[in-house]
Amino acid sequence: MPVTIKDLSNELGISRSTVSKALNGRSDVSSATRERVLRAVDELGYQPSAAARNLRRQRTEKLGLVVNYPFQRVADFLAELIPGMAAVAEDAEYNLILYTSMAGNERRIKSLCRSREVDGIIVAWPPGSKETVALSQLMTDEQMPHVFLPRRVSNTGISFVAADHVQGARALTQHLISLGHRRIGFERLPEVYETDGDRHAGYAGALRDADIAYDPSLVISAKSTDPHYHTRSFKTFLSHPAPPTAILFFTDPMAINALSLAKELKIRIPQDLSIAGYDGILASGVTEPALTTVGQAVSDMGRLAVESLLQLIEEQPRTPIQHTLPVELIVRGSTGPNPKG
Amino acid sequence: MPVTIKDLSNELGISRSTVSKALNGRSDVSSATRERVLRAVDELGYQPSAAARNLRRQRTEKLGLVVNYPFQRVADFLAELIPGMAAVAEDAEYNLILYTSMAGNERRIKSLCRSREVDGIIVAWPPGSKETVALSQLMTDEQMPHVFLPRRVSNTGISFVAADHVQGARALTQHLISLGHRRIGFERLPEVYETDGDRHAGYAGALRDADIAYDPSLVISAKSTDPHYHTRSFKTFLSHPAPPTAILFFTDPMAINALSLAKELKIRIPQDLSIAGYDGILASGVTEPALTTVGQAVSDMGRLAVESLLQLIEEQPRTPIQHTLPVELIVRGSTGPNPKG
DNA sequence: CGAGTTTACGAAATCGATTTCGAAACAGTT
DNA sequence: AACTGTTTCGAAATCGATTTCGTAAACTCG
Repeated sequence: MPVTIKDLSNELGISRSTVSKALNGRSDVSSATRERVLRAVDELGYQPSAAARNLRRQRTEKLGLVVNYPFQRVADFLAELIPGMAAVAEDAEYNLILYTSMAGNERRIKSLCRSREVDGIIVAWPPGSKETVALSQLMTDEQMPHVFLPRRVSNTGISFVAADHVQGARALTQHLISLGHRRIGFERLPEVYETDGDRHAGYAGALRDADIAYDPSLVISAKSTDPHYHTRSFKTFLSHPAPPTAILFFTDPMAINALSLAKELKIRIPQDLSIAGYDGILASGVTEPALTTVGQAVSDMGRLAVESLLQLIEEQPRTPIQHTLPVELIVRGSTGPNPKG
Repeated sequence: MPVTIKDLSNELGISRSTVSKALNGRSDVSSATRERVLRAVDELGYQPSAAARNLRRQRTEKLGLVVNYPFQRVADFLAELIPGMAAVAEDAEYNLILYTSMAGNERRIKSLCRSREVDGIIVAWPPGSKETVALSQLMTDEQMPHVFLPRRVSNTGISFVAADHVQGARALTQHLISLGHRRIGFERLPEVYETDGDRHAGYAGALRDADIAYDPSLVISAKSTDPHYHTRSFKTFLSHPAPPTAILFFTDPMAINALSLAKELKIRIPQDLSIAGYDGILASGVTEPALTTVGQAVSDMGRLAVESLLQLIEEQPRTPIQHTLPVELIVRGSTGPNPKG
């Protein structure tokens, strides 16, 4: 069994209180004893028990990362997200604990809060806005600091870090317009996320700015993220009486799916049709042609989320911390001039 | 502040001991009181304090995932690894704690062991074999159960989960041989890892089986993982007096780098030259052409590592747990028949 | 009915640290 | 010498659970 503070105190003939104080930099310890203690710590290899310390201090210096979504689906993002998060946390002497099996389970989140095994929680990819609000309320009731990622929830006191998708979708649409496209298709997702509304607003806004009429028949809502639906939507676009010359997909995987469908159908990208994705996942850079997309600074979002959470924990501000990060238009080979323009 | 066991005991007029026993399924509690306790737990929303429980039980039901390597470099793997690991752990009521900033720092690992904040440790991507042995010894001294991943360390009492790279490299080389290639280049890495020796052994073994003389000039050792080196190695291969008709790269990123160099140099893959990678990272499937490679069941390795660690923790077997998983040859477009054959 | 056994519970110790508070030792002041 | 103030230390309480052990009450059964 490991060396305890009692062993130290016995060894030195000094009380446990004094040893503890010496190690925690208290002022009521003479520098002579402090040095003796430090030397003994080195010799005996003493390391305080995390459990005992947590119990007494009522904090654990651990942050919970709750992935409230099938992990596999967001694995790409997490691979970018986690290193930054862990680095920031560890710089502040915190660690990350992963919770991946509590999607949609409020009871488990409540237990997590009450067990006090973490000092704060980052909820990644919560389902819809409604659920997000409920989750936030729950954690607030339990006095558990928390940050949502990457979800914007407007008009609430909820802390979050998200990307500015209005701007992103607008920039992407403007890019297509500047290439001469006038009929631009958009496959969106069900409107449970604010994200969907935001991106749609950016798309519509760019059209409006360019005095292009908004054509509802060019906007298709996918019922789910199942690739099957995207394939159908893509074919719907193609069989449109006045088909779009460019299509903007809500996420990169959807666009990549379209790329391979196009290859099968002998549609040349971007000569015959421009295709753009959204999110800037790694795979988007290595397709043929590489995908024009909008890159989120995922790593930055992770860092910022942890910084925000630490601030909530340590400074207990009265107002929520909300960050909306700019996104970056990444122009690559899958978009080109309008063939009919 | 949260509800404690004392609140419960006061509320019910029952001693704390009895409450605790009721909740932990002890037999010396009448079913009547047990039910009263359970009802009160529901009403008051009691959840035991993790810290108090950890202190008393001397275990935390947390597993440490120490990534002993620049996280960014292995992010791809981790994205596949972590979900499986977390799922298995959480099924057993354990959670994963991430430690990403202790590469090469033995002192921090020692502290982690002594603080007892985890019940076991998975060390991912430890540096060389020598360091692996030292790390293992250190943790053994601290009586900390541990598993290495994905590293084979032969002839030791070290527990690990790894892939069978001898078989993988052999299968890959055989594939090239069956396509008629006789001059097969191989860019390997410095020999600090057993992995390198294994893959090289597989490569050499396949040649021997096919009665092809081993030509040392076709084997280049990269000094580091810096892309700069690979570019140079690639050009060395090309300017060889009798250049290889197929090249086997130690990792997918190296092969992908070669793919884009080939494109610049107007070398057609696979018509002019076959290229193969190793590891089966996601990006290898979406290059143009897609990369022939060897896929590791990364997710399975993660699961197995956690299962092994849990077994070490809970059953304390006297012999180490060692798993060497088969790998899978993934034939795609980057390899083709020998143009000169 | 009484001795022995079982059942159900609680008092107290324990895990290993931190923190509060009181007191001893010492220095400085008048 | 008496008083005040500062250092330095330790005894004991505390955090919130679990576990050991002792015991009263209830039960068994010849």
